[in-house]
Amino acid sequence: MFSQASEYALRALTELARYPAGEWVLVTQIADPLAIPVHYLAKVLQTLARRGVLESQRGRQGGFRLAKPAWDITAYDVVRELDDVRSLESCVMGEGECSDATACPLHSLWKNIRQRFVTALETTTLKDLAEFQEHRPDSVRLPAIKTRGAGADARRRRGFGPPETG
Amino acid sequence: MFSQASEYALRALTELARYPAGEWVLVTQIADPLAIPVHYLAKVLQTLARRGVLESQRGRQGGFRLAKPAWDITAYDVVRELDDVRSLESCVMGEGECSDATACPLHSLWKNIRQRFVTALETTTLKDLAEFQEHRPDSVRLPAIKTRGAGADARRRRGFGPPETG
DNA sequence: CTATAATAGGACACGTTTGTCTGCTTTACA
DNA sequence: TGTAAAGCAGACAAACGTGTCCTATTATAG
Repeated sequence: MFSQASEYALRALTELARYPAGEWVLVTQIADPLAIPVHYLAKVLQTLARRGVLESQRGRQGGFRLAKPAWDITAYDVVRELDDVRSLESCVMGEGECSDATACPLHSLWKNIRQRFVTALETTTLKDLAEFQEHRPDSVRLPAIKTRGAGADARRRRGFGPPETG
Repeated sequence: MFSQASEYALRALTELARYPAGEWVLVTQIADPLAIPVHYLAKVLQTLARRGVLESQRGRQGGFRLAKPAWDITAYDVVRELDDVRSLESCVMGEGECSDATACPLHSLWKNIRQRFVTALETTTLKDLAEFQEHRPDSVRLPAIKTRGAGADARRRRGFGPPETG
């Protein structure tokens, strides 16, 4: 459905929304638990930073964070910046002109379904996604996230350690 | 939504369904009025012929035709042969495991919408699509199709002539 | 001031899709 | 039997998405 980049972004920003607001989060902190190629995700996040969805901070203690509260960013906000949303709004059969007036055979069908989908994406926030993940039954793959504390704790997280489900 | 190939195929087979059943139709007869690259469409139609959706006939008086009556071929039958339909059935967020049991945050939403879409594609036949095109108000772009008559008539159609709305 | 840690960004590789072109094969008809 | 008309098949190229890698830049800690 979505491009690989959008799928990564949705998962990554959902993960990002699980961290305390305002905290800078490393790319590896996001990419590692989700098993997403680190460098590739970095590019995706850089794009989202340029588009104003994220904020980035270079150098030590840097990282990425949401530019707005998690409940103010919708799934649609994320996808829109990475995928060509016009393809969702354009004709299913690829006709150049396909408005309500000059509709292709599948126009009204597609319009209806597309509208339901887009509306759902527009009303689903990162907060919703993050909370859903927190309450998933198979929470093994989603260890609880703590604030990046002083020194030792943060350094330990960097490696690919055990889930430490505590 | 669909690949370019699938979009071309849907439009081409809709056009094909407007011809008398059993008649061999040239690729150019389909590609020209729809403004689709001829050679590329030929490849797509060849694929559909190998998959049993179409029949092809080489040599003089050859061409393509539907392998079954137009009301026995659905839009889904066409798309299925060209696009990876599994991408419709896989997780929206790209998670490896995303079944009903271990659902991602958007799983149930997507499942519902996808099901409606697929069902619609499965119940929409080429006959439906063709008849819709026949009754479109802007029928200028869709001149009525006559049987490939003897000589002159067929030869005149080959060029990119005026719409001849008659 | 310097070393380190982190993002930023560009170059590159690879596969797939889209599209073009050319020659080959098959068939009907004169 | 020859020729023209048609699909068939493969090489090729351009564009794009995906992914890796390397270097530059920047901020912080010491």
